[in-house]
Amino acid sequence: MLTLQSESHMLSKSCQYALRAVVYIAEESSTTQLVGAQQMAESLQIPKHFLSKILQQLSRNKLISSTKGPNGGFYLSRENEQVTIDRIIEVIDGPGLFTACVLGLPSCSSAHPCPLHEQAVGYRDGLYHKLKNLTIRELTLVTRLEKKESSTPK
Amino acid sequence: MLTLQSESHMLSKSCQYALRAVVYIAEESSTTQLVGAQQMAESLQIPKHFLSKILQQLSRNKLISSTKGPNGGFYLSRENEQVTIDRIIEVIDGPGLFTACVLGLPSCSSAHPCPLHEQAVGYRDGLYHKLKNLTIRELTLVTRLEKKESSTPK
DNA sequence: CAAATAAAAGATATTAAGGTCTTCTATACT
DNA sequence: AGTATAGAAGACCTTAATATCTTTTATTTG
Ligand code: FES
Ligand code: FES
Repeated sequence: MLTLQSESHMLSKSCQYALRAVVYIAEESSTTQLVGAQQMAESLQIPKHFLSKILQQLSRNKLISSTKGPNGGFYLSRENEQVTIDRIIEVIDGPGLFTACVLGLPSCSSAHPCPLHEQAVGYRDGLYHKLKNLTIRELTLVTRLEKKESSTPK
Repeated sequence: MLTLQSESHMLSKSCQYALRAVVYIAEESSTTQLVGAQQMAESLQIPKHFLSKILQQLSRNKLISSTKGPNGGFYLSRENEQVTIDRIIEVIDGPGLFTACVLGLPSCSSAHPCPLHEQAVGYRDGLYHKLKNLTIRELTLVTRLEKKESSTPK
């Protein structure tokens, strides 16, 4: 039998894990208390070794920071906190998600638009613009705000 | 070595092919002149047998029509022309693209939003509503209009 | 310096997406 | 009816994404 039901998502699983991990680091770590891959994997329900590789990728690209040895782990430096979300997507899923044609045509421009160009581009560019101006730090602030709002006292 | 650069696109390749094929059928076929999978594969630069499977999937789901035998091929019935784009995406890539959380969390709702929910949902839903109200016929009309506009006489 | 710890690195395995090939079946035309 | 045509169906293969496991390296602490 043939499946052909790809259950495609906008971001790869690696990228989803990366974003969730970065948010976790931002929330749970500080300069004094680092957060380990082990703990992170358990809390976020992500395969440990797979997560490790993703974290290494982010670390190599200076989007997060890490130290080895006992009490080692991952954390965000001042610079890391200013990293924007689009950078994380770019490093893990590659560029192209926000520039490639949705129909996979070799180029995407309003000069040579595919039938879906007009419909898609607004969505794509809008989100891209937001993510390009959204830092890791800001993202966690938003989250905390939302949590506060949702815990409405009766 | 490890790649970890997934080049993720919003739609699967199968789905991109499906959409391009449907547009092609809408433009090139009529009730008198059907369009064959062979010809379509060559024109659109899509692997023939792979395209066939996709067309069969669409045909089984009544999104396009076909007849076998000599001078057979694919075409759009009156009903097919009223099929909306979101249906094609749904049949090939499954539901979920427009309902699932971008970070892959088990549910997506404003009651339990992920950190990116607010950013993502507006655009996602916006595109979804457009595609839900965009028929195959309308899509080709838009394309023809764009072509006319771009061929500006000097 | 020795032991313990935790990330880095990379080899290997599994699964799903993407792609190819062969056989079968319906239709048209002579 | 017989043959050619073109889609339908399904087996099979390849590649890339995802996941696991093992070894190495850096760092802390006693
Ligand atoms: S050309 Fe297809 S989305 Fe721009
Ligand atoms: S909860 Fe993540 S996008 Fe809605």
